[in-house]
Amino acid sequence: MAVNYREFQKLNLPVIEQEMLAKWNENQAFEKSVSLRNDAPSFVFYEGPPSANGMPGIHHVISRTLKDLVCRYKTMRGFQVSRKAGWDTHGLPIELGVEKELGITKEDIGKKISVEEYNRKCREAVMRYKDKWDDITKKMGYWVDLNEPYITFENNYIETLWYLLSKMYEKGLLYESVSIQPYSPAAGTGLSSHELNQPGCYRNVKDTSAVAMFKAVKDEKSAFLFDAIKDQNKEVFFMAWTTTPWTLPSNLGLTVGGRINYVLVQTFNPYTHLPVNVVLAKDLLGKYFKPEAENTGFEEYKEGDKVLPWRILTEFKGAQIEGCQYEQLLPYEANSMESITALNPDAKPFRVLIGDFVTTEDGTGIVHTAPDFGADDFRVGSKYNIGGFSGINKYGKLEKLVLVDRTGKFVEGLGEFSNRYVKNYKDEKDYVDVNVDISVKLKKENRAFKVEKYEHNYPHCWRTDKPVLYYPLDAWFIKTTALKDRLVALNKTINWKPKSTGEGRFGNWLENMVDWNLSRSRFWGTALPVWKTEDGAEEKCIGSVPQLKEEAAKADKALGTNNARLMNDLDLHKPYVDEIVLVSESGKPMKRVPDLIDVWFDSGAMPYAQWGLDHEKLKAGDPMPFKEPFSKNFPASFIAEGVDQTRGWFYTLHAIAGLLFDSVAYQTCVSNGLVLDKTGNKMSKRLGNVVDPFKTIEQYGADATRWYLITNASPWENMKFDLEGIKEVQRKFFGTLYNTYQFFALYANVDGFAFKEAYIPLEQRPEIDRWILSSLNTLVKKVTEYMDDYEPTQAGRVIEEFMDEHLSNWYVRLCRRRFWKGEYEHDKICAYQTLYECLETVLKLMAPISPFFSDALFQNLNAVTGRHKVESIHHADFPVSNPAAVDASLEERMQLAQDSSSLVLSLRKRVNIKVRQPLQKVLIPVLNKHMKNQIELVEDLIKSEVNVKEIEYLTEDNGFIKKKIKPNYTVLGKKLGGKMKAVAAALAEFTQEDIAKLEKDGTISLQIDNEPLILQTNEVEITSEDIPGWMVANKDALTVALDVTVSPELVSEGNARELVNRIQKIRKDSGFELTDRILVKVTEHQELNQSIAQFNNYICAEILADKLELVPELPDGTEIEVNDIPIKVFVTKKA
RNA sequence: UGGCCUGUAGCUCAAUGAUUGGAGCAAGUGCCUUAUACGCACAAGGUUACCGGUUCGAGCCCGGUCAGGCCAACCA
Repeated sequence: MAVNYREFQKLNLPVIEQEMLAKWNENQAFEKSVSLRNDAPSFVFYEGPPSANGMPGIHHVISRTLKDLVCRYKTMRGFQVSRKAGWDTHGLPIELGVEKELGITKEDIGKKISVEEYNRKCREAVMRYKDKWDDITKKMGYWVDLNEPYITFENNYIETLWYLLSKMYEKGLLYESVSIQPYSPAAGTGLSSHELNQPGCYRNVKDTSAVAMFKAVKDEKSAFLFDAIKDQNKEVFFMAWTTTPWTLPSNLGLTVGGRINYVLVQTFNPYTHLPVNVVLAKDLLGKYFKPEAENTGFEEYKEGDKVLPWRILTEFKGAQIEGCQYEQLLPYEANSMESITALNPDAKPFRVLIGDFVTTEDGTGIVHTAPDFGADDFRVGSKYNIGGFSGINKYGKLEKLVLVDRTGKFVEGLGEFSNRYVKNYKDEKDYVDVNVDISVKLKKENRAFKVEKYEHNYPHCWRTDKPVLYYPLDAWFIKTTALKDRLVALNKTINWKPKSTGEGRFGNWLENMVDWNLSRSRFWGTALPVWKTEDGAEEKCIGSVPQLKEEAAKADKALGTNNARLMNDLDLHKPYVDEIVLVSESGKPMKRVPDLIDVWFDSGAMPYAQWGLDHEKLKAGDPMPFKEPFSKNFPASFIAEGVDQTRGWFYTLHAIAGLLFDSVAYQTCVSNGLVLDKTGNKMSKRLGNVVDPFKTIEQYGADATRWYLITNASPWENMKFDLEGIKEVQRKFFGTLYNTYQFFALYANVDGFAFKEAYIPLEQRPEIDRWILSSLNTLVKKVTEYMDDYEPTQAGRVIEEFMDEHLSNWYVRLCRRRFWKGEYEHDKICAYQTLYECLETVLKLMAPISPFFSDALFQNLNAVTGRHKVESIHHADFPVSNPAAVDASLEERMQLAQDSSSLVLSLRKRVNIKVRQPLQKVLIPVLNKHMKNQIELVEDLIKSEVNVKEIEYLTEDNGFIKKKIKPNYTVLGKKLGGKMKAVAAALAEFTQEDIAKLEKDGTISLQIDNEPLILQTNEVEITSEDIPGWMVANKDALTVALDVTVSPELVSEGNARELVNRIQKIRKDSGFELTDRILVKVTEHQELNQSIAQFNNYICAEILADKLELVPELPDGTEIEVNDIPIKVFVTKKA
């Protein structure tokens, strides 16, 4: 049965895509694309789980296009690529969404609504938009297994997380410590960074600020300071500024910048008027001293003088005072040395430290460091081990003590400040600011240099409107820093696209790594599987459900608890896990610590948790006891997400794999940029500039959208998204492809071409066929290289270029006649086979990027020829470049033909002679034998393309040609360097004889700066000069000249061609079939008669007329103009 | 505030350290067409964000500034 190639009515990508979707669904095309590769090597891909509690946006389409095209490409290259979808289901955004929906706050949870009920709401909310996500996934053509996704809230997922955490615990990588977090004493709760970023949280407030003076201790390190002092007052003070004087009793260090310049200044204390020597940053002298008072007035200075005399005694870098000691500023019982060393005998408080966070923007360039109340302070304090305070807790046990309690007031043991609130947290009417009192005390004691109200931006609790404190809270950490070097080393083995994300952004992040704070004090999330006795002395980390059940049963037996009731329908979430009581080694009850863990641990653990824990393997002691097919799916060959994931998913995947398994989690990581709106703004709901991916795909099709997203800019660049760009892709690329296919189908259906004939060897095909096939194979090679290098943008662009410039606008245009003229024989079959192969190959090349249309056309082609035994292009193999088909010389001369044609056409335009008007001659100066040979081989092509009768070659022999010479800068520059200019000048002086000599001998010797120099042909570029008296145009080494004289004979022929064109238009307007024979009558006209008579045969052949008659009158004829000559024609279809 | 990325025509993007910085889109004019989609040609459009440096030669390399973006922070 002869089956025809399907022809389309018009190009409607969305409709074609819907048909393909239905077909894929029906044939299980995705599942087959995986199962057909069952015995193939794996290419491992991990899907980063999106959160389904928000609508998908266009930016999701770009990263998913990237992921999909790589997976499809690798499948076509013969790998098996299984792709499991996943859902991120825990975390703050979900909780906040639910809180908003229910109109409650965090405080209400457990009061107005039970934790059980609240978590049930979260669980429901999480999958709210799952349908939409599934829908966009399918519509955009993202092939991923949606039927068996991993879901982070499921028990088996959480169990794997517990296993991983317990392994960390065993290795000593999971520990409890304090971290400095925003804390609201008024609300009695820690605040997340999210809460702190609520509008209105940062407010300008006026606080009492103080520059405190810390008295240096003289020792070896500080001796140089003391030596610089000339008079008898041998006291040195470090000046440090604070906007929170209440933190001064907690001071344990002073931090300076190692590279910052500091000075020791002799002056007077403005409050006590005592002579003092103070240290501060040189850049900040102006804040405290007036320039005119330098080096003057020391003798005259008296109490009450506004202007302080000052002089610089010495200058030094911060690094020089590292380790200097000073006297404690406000010593009391609670912050005594005893308190500091009780828990930490090695502590070295009251030292000068070096920190990279110190600036000279404000203050004194010396930072008062109280590790309990600042994250930077805490970090630098830990580094130098400056210690902390301790006291006796309510169990009578010695423990860490913070000098301000959780209600915001000083603890006992701080003298007159004990039990006073550090800010007015209780709205006391007669609240006396303790900060003022501290400042006053310092002033009196000669320990304050400047006390003033200072306005600054400070965070406030969004619920109580009270200032936030930075406060040390207990938290659980993963000790990533312990394996920092290993993580850095592993990162160097990852192939990052672009490189800068891996080396810069990610690499720097690893270099400056801090331990991973896992704790979250929320409700909906993975519970930290650590149980503790009340006194904190014993703890246990649970690593699996069976272990939990065993421990629970043990406790029921030992303590008489009723854990059993929770075990049947076990849910590893709050509040259920919190109700489980375990028993310690010593027989005490243990309760779970209240913390949940960072959701990023959830997603970073997906390589293992997506499969779940294999209890058999676990029992057998397998170090990687995860269910199959885990072993075939670790690590990932490839992942891709937005660059915003660098410190998110990319990091947590890397950290977990590196810490537990000493492996990378992924070998290649592509990070894509942001999608901005067309004016470059970030898309946000607030600005209303978000692009709805559903509408876009519905209107323009997923293929055009995907192609646009990939080819417009490299994935890692931020891209400005503009619907006009999709329209352009649709029109230009898909339109051209569609038309090329339609053209093929039109004639192949007429001739019944079905690729039944044997493949005609290349050497038996015409030059132009060999040329396009050579270009095609070159294209395949390039696309393969780009795809292997994760450069889909470049791949797409070369496909576009081939489709447009080579296949459609050169090959098909030049070969049109071969398809509709003549019998179905050798040349025609060559043309069909060639065009078919080009189409089929291009479709396969583009299939990963635009999977729908390529499959549709492929299936249409394959339905007739059956060349591939596959149901879908996505089951076929990717094309392999055949080097034997590539002929570089042929590609070069075709380029010459294209360039010459383009130049001749530009000349025609300049003199306004249309292409239908034949011209006699083109002159081409040829510089050498090779060039002449090349052009001769494509001479016929050029002649017909530009409608000229002959090409004449100008060589040196016929004396027409004049040559120009100039240096080849690239080659010569490397060799000569500074002599370039002299050589260029010398070449400018070259005569025709010099050039000829160089060409003949291959070398020529010059005198440059009185030194001999040998030049070779490849070190210069020789081009032709304009031809005197002719119209010329040139491009690179190619020059053409056109003979623009139009003889009467040429006019006559031009008229004939013009007439053909008009009649073809009439044929078309009349709706005749391509093969219809016609009869034509034309009215006589003096200027046309001769032409029609002379070219009668030619005209008839072109327009498929059996007869062309000249008649005097044609009342019913159509009026037309042939080169401004009015005539009438009458066309009838032959019966 | 820091780390990273980006800055080229009105717009979207090109340009191994090299001759005169190129395409497409948009706007204008003409041409070609048995594919009606495209294309070709002409003309126009540029202080390559700015300043300095290295180099015989810089859009490209180096330093700084400015602007936009992302991430992390906002601490004295």
